[in-house]
Amino acid sequence: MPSITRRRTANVGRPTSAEAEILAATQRLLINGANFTELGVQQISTEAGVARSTFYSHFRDKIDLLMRLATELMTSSFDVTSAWDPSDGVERLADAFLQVVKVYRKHAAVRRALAEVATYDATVRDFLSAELNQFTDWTIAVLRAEQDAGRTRADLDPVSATRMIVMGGERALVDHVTAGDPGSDAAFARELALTWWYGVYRRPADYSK
Amino acid sequence: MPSITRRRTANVGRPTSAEAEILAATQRLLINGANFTELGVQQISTEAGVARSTFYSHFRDKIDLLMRLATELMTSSFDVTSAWDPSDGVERLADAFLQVVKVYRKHAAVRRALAEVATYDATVRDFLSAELNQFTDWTIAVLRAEQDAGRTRADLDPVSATRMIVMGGERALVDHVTAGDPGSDAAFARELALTWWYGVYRRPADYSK
DNA sequence: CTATGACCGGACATCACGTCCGGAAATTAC
DNA sequence: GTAATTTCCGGACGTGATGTCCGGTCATAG
Repeated sequence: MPSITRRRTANVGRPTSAEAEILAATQRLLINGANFTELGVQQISTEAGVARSTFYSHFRDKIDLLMRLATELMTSSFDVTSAWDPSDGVERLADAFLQVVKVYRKHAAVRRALAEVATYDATVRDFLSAELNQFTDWTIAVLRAEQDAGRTRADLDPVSATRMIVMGGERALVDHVTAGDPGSDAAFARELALTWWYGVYRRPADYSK
Repeated sequence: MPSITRRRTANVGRPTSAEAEILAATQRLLINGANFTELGVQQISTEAGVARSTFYSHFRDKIDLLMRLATELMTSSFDVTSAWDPSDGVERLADAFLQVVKVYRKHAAVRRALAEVATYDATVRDFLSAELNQFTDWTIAVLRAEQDAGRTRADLDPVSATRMIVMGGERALVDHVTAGDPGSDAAFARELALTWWYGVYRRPADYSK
């Protein structure tokens, strides 16, 4: 339940010092390898050099904090990807993915926290699905269009293929920026693009056994 | 301290009634859509028709319970997949995947719980990675062998490709059995197999732009 | 009949959450 | 400079879940 007692009326200009401190402290803790679930409000407050009660005058709860963190990285990866069109070819797709990898890597800690909390919290789950659904819908549409144009096999199942592509791709991405070497970003983006391209968009016409 | 003079034959055979009751109750709750994290020991005990203290005389904590549940589904999906060899072709790969889909679907609830808890608990995470690592290691080895034999492109990056394949595949699988229609199991398995096959194993030799 | 082991039903201590206040300190208004 | 307002501190509460412990009941194996 949100506290209504302390209303912040006029802080129009800058975010409160304590609030920014808390956001930063949380990121620091996450980057240091802490996992969000077992991160206590007391810990965060201490790290931020702020009283625990102050935390609650800025955030309803930990989820609220996480969502605040999340909106800060809403540099939509969707835009960069959906700008791509099959007629651009594989290499351009790899370029687009490389950009996405960079974005993910920059916000890896918060990404990880989001994926973590999404498994048991509806709010965060909905936030993430909304983000992924953009990709899903777009991908299905593109695949259907390619099928209609006869450039993608007609017997391909757009829904299953998209599930593999979007869900699987996102997971591989998170795994890559979590465990993979930054030096291999380009190689990874390229593999991702090639797998999509030849596995889905331009799967060969003859299934010779 | 168990008595040595006394034979405990009656207990040796079947698990204690209460223990089995708890395991079953937990599965029931999970299948009904509850998520493991916000499932209380009291809830589980009540559902099992057992005292809360009895829970603790059988399980150290909730994680212990989950791990017990997990080992029951250790019908290794690895065996069925690793039996496949690239020389068997795509269709056989699709068959193997279909079996895996069925296994996942059967234990979907526990699977979901495992994926959920793995994000914040080290024990469960290690359990799952150990399972996935089998696939990862095996897949990398197979890819390298195929490259050496000249049947898979030499410029393919086995590590990145495997990340996409294994991590992505697992996620797509979980997503499919969670949200997908059982009737589309075969279609999904086939898409998965075809994407792997043409996206990775038999990616075309000419990258014409 | 007796001892044993499984289970019940509470009582505890502990801990994190979220709420609420009173007062200090800093900022803004007058 | 003083007064009013906002922000933060520090701590007290109530709540609800965890994990531990223990006395007591009951069925059963010896």
